[in-house]
Amino acid sequence: MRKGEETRAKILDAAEISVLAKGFGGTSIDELIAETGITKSGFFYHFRDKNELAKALLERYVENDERIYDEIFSRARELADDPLQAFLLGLKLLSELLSDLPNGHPGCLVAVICSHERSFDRDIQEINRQAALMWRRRFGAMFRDIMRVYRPREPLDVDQLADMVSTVIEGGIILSKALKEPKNLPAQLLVFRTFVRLLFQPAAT
Amino acid sequence: MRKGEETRAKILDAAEISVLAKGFGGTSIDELIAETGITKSGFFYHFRDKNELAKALLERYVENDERIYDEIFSRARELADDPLQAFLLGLKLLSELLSDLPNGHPGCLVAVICSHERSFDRDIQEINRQAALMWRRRFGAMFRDIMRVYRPREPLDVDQLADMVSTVIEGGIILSKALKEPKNLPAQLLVFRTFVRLLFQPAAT
DNA sequence: CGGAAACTGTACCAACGGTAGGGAAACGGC
DNA sequence: GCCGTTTCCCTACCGTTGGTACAGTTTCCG
Repeated sequence: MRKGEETRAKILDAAEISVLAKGFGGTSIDELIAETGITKSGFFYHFRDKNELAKALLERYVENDERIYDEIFSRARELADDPLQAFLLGLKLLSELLSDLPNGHPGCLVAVICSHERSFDRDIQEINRQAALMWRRRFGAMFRDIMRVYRPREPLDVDQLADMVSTVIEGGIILSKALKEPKNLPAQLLVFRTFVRLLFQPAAT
Repeated sequence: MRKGEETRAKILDAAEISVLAKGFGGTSIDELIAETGITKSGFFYHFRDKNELAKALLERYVENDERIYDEIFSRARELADDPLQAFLLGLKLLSELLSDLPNGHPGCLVAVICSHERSFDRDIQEINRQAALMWRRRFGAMFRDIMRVYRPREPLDVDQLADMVSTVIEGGIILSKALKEPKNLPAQLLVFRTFVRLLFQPAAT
């Protein structure tokens, strides 16, 4: 059972790289088995079909994504007592992390699935939906914490504000890729950070 | 030459719908010729290969996109003298337009191309880049106009601010699709609108 | 009426997703 | 050390798809 998971992981690794670069249709099973050093039968032993591969890929991706957010924002929470400062710091840490990726963000699987909508079954689309909802809950909780201390200058729906974090990240990934400017994504995050600061901090200067 | 363009347009229409729903890999030529009522030879008479189809599709999409932005923001400009008010109105008009789409935004081809990056040649990626740069120029010009009248409360790079419009739209499209909440995109646009208002308007009650 | 444009028809090819089934190492538990 | 399960490999096959080649035909327009 140990060896099997190892091979499975190797397939998923190769698949993730290829899917993020070429989309699902552009990723061939032959290519994956060549990369992994496995046979076709071996591949279909692990995954019934391409749809199952996609599902496993997305599940792993989302878990990893959550882990990264957990780390960054719990770290930020440790460093700053104030919820607003913690959130702003978290955004900065995230921006820096994204800035350090030499080739820019490799792409978001959730977005890839969205742009292939009708190619996948409901299972996968539901995982995707749950991922977006988890983002909403995560950032929504942070904004609620902030609002217990600060009063927004403009009344904004918390969920919509929370969604804005995901929106900026997903949109930033796309724009970075379209423009071929990897630094665009971290920059956009910092612009959003400025907006959030502006929204909650009382007038200064 | 008239009839040819008509057929070409029919192919592109069918292709656009399919590509936005299933991605490029998920769109088969057989499917397109069935929809169009044409033969395979007929298809390849119009497009050398799938890559050329993608190119024509993207070019048409970007042109149409530009036209819509032209209409909305020139209309907004007519209705409001002030550049800030014109921009805010434009965002609202755009949000309403997106809100009126019964099934939500069908998806952005620029984003689809980005998530298929390595599947296309440099031509297409360059068109994509130019499209994003045109957005930057368009909204950048608006923000420059605004800044001639208003002083932003926080110093922000104009290009990054301009990119934020595209970021929110692209990200909003993805989130709307992932969440299966078509109203999310127009809502996100309005959140961004609030941020812009907050950024430029002097403190009020 | 003629020539170009806009196709159709047929035949073919390689790559790909997927299926079927028979085997064979490798590992773990007893 | 034996046994069964897991984890694969091998071979052969199928339908679909993107794409090629090319000859023939219809349609349009000047």
